[in-house]
Amino acid sequence: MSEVIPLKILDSARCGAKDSFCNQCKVRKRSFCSALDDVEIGELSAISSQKTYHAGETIFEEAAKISRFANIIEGTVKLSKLLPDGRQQITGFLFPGDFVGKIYSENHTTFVEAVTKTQICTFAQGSLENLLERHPHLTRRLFGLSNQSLERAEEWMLLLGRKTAREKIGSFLLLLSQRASERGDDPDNIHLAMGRADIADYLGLTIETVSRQISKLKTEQVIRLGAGNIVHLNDREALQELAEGA
Amino acid sequence: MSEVIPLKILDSARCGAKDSFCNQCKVRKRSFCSALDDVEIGELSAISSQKTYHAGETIFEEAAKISRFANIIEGTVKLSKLLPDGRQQITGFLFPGDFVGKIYSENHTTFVEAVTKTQICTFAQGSLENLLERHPHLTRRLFGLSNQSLERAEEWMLLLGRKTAREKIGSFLLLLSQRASERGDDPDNIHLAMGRADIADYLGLTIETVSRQISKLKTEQVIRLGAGNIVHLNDREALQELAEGA
DNA sequence: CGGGCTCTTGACTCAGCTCAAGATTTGTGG
DNA sequence: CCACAAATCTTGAGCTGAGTCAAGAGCCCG
Repeated sequence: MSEVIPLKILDSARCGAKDSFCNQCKVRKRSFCSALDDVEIGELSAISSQKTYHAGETIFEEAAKISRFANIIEGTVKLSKLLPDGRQQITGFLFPGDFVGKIYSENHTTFVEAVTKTQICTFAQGSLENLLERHPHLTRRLFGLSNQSLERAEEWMLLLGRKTAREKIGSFLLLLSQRASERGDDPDNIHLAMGRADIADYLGLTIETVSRQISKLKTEQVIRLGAGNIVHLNDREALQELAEGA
Repeated sequence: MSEVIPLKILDSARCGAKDSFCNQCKVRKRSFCSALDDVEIGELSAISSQKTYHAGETIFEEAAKISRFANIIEGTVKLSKLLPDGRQQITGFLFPGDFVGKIYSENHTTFVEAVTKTQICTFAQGSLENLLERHPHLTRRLFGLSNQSLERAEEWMLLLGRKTAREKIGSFLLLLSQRASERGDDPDNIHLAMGRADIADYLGLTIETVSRQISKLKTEQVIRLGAGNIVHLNDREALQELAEGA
């Protein structure tokens, strides 16, 4: 979180300028914006604005009317759904470069909340959808991302409905590792930005079960816990087998 | 299933003709094709062809390269994912009017299998994606359907991760009822096209638990089981409360 | 009308939950 | 930099909802 660009600098770099903020954005190459070239990106810059949230702050309310989309620049975000009595299911975690929102939809369908201090780049719904009309390849890119979200959701349904607690923890660690590697981070020393409660709500478990399973993997030397919520994956092979019930 | 149009008639009505098959298609108004007017639909007709599958037949293999998309005309279809040891999770059921396939994706991500005798209308990937370039409103429609799938997946993650067996069965019956009503069928007398095993694999339960919970609802007079796998919803209110844990 | 399904029901087991302490980490003010 | 309160995490003991195993009841369909 120490690398979050202070808001002041962001504000002075507000988009719309020829020399757009986007061109020096640290997630430019990884996010949906990479579908636009250096000239086209100016149009996106022109309709974007940045915002920072503290850990725990709500970014979008569940069922709220969609008015803006967002791109995560820095931080970790969770998407969740609630039952009337307070039971929670986290449907996904988002990381830098990830897109938030459903194109051509009326309403949000999940809570969107900052897990850590988070910096996002937002676009008004109309402006972005208007931009899509003129750039079919951008539409295709966002359609692709939407499909990717669906694939991840399907994979998670398999986990929630059919995997054991041990398999769930294994799968979770591998997912974080894979996503870290996509971002260019070290896949063997992963940072757990979220607490046990969020992990439990993501895996359909209780915090006690999460804690016990992690302790067990530690005892078995499959993982090692370091300072600053770092998990070292000692034995990726073992983790992979365990995640699918071998 | 008695209303399935015999293949012979279908073949003679093959699309491409001015007076397209689509214009007399029984799911025309409900499926993605409704985004096209009576002239435009001719283009879709020209690239479509029909096919029938028997119960249990595979329509698309998991992880297979996408070469065709499909629209369900008649029957019930299941989407599922498997673990190496055979555990199965059904990620969704599809009904007449539903679209199958991920636009702008490389591969399928689930098995697609006929639950009952099923009739589909298929389109070659390239042809349909080509059509999308010329009809942005069709793209928007399919994007909307993709979002709807994602919303349903999120809802199901909440069910799989956080609901009790009783709540799961209640939610399942209400889902079938809602989908039946969208199709213009009676929402209070729903047809269970799938067996207990498929219900169990959809809800993350065992067949015994599914059977016990259904029996319990029957004893409590919330539902009544009729001939031909019909479930009568006697008390929709009770079902609704029970589905969310009231 | 009989063989092979699927579905139901019962008895028992167990993975993961609940409840309850402690231990560790984090944040805060002096 | 330390003390100490609050929050989070770990661990233990016992419980329970759903799973497993097993037997019997319906119900197609030839």
